Amino acid sequence: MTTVEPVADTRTRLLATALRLFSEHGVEGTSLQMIADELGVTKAAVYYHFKTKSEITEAVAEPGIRELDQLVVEAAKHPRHGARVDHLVDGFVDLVVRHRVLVALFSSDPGIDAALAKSVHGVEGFKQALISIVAGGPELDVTARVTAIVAFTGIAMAGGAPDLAEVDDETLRRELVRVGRRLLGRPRRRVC
Amino acid sequence: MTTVEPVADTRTRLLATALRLFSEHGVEGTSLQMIADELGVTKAAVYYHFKTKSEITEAVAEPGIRELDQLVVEAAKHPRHGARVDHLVDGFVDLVVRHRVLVALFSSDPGIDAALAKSVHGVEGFKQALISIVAGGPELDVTARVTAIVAFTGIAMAGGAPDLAEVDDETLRRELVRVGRRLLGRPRRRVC
DNA sequence: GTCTATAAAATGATAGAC
DNA sequence: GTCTATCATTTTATAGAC
Repeated sequence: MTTVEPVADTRTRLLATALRLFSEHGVEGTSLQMIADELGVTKAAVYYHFKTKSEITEAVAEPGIRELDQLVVEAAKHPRHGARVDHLVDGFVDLVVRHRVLVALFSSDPGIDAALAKSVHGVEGFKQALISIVAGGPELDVTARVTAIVAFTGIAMAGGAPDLAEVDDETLRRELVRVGRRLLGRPRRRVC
Repeated sequence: MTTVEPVADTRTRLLATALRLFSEHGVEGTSLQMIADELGVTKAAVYYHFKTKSEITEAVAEPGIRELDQLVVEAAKHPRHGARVDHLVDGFVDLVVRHRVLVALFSSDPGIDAALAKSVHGVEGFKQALISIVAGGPELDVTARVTAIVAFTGIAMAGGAPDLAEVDDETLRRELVRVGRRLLGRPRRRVC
C-alpha cells in the first residue's frame, strides 16, 4: 500500500517556475503575476503558499545555499591544501551541474542577496570562503584572488549559460572540472 | 580662450549614477526615482534627458557595446588563430578594466538584454562571436566552448567584483590577461 | 533645465467567499 | 487550495508652470 504522492504539488511546481523565471528575467524582473500566470493560477493562490515574494526567493535559493555551506565546511576539513582545492572543485562543479541556473543566479543576481544573507556565510562571505581555501588562507595575494574569482564565477555562470544547456551532465561536469583544475594549478587527472 | 566645459553636465552624471545603481541593484531593481534621488533632482528632470527608462539603459550600455563590437571585428582580421586569440584577450581585458562593472553587467543582467539587442551581434551573438574566434570557427567542440565561456564570463565578472574593486588597473589587467591566456592555451609572456 | 502635479498601470499584499 | 475583489504603494510616463 504505497501512499501515493499528491502529484507534483503546486508548491514544488511554483518553486521550479519561479527559478526558471528568475533565471530569465532576474529576481527583481519577475513579478508574482508572472509566476501566477505561468502556473495558470491567480496571485492569491501564490500567496497561499508563500507569505511574501522574499519567502519565495529564499525557498528557491535554499537548497543551493545549504549544499554550498556544507561544501565549504567539508572542504576545509582536509589537512593538505591540494586536497582542499580538489574537494572544492569537484564539489562546486557537481553543485553547478545539478542545479545549473541556480548557482549562476547566486553569482549574478543582486535580488538574490537577501536570500543569501540567511546563509552561514552571507552573500560576500561565500566568495571569501572559497577564495580563502584556494589561496591557502585569508591573505591578500592578488594573483590567487583573481584566479579564484575567475574560476568560480566562470564555472557558475557556465552552468547557467544557454549555450551549454544542451550539454549532458556528465560531459559538462568533466569539462568544468578540467577547466577549474587547470586554472587553480591542480595536475591533470588520468582518464579512467 | 578655452571654451570652458559646462561642468559635469547632468546627462553625464545621470549615466554614471545609473550605471552604479544598475550594478548594485540590477537594471530591473533600479527605478527612475532612485536615480533621481541619487542625483538630487526629481523624476521629471530625468525624463527631460531621456524619454524612457529603456533609453537610459541603452545609453549606459552603448560605449561598451560599441567597443566590444569593434574588438570582435578587429580580432577576426588576424589571419593566424593565435594572433586572433591574443588580440581578443588583450582587448577584452582592457575593456573590462576600463569599464569594470559595465561588462560584468552585460554578462549577468537580464535587464540589459534589450540594450544589447541593438548591437551588431545581439545579446547571445557576442558570446557566439567570442567563442567562434577562440574555437577557430563555429564548430561544436564542447571543450573549446566551455573554456571560452568560463574564461570570458569569469574575466567579465571579475572586473565587477567588489573584492577586486581596490586593485589598481595595471595590476588587474596583468592578472586577468595571465588567467585568460592560461585558460585559452596561449603561452606565458616574458615579463618586460 | 528643473519643478509640481497628475495620470495610468503594475506591484506586493490582504480579506473573505467557495 | 483556489478564487474574486480590493488596497496601498510604486512605477513609468506626461502636461504645464517657472
